[in-house]
Amino acid sequence: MTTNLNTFTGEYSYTVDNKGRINIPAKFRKALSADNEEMFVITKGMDPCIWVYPAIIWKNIENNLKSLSSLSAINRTFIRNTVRYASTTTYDKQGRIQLTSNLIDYSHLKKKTLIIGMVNKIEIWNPEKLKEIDKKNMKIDNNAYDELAEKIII
Amino acid sequence: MTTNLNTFTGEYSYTVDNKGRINIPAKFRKALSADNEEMFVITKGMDPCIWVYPAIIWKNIENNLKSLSSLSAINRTFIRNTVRYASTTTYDKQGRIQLTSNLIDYSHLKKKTLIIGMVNKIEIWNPEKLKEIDKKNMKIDNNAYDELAEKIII
DNA sequence: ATATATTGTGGGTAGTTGTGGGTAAAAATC
DNA sequence: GATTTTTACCCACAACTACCCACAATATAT
Repeated sequence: MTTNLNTFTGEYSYTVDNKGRINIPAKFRKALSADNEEMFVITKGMDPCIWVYPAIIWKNIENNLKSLSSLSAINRTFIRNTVRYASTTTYDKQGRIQLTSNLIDYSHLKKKTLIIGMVNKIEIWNPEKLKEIDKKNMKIDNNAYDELAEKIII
Repeated sequence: MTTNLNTFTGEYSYTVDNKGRINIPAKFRKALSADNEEMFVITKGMDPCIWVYPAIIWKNIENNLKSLSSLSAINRTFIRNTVRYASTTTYDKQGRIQLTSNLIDYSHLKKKTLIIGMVNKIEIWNPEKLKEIDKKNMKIDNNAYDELAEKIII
């Protein structure tokens, strides 16, 4: 094994079956470190797609959330919005995870999907939707990229 | 068992029956650690919803409250509003807990409800009410919210 | 090129889960 | 003390889910 654990790259075409299951690419499953115990956490992405985290990465997020006091209304709202659509799933013998209808609706998933490695998480897209968003983002401010350039060397 | 104990995530639709009982999602019951002895504490949330704590987590809160000085008006208010309506319940063979009419009134629960995992506790909502609150929260202090997001979301 | 193993997709079945309701014990009211 | 109301516990059933197997397509090895 050579690649970094819990690190995902590349793009794959997969299908959602009529039970709402989707296969996680074998490469991604192999990239999961053992302490995840074959578990992912799926949740709502910031774009109209599904985010898939390795369980232990998500656990960090949960622990951070636990440190927020519920006395503050902003904290409550933030926790609710973050956690509301999250659920832990194990993949079955065939390597598939079960999606929730909430998330399928939110990301407008039909049969054909695109699974994209996003370094520390995975995104599941309706290809049409992604094309839309891409088009919108072409108009992105170049200044924003310049700002990024100062932080990241590629 | 693999997932974090006493940790709850996700959103589920459930119904309150005409005896005031509501099912706790199987996932949540399984997340309860054994030392809770199948007990939850239900109480008034700070939003118009019901808060459900694992019994041992609630015990911690009680202990923390003991250490709070009653000099502060906020402390007094919080203690009064939260503790006052708290009651311990065990779930029955079907996994349901019995709600009190006080709490049902307070949270405007009708038949259809939304149960939301909030990491270390559970919220029970009237879906309409939640929508209202969500709308109100759109006007929330965005800077504070974004700050949280940057700190916590990966 | 052929054989073998792995991976992706579909579907059936048994067990679990959510919901409604019944009955007996306990509590409250008269 | 008798009657009504409430609570706790039990059973029943429909809907759903997790688990299993099958097979085709792809990749790997011989």
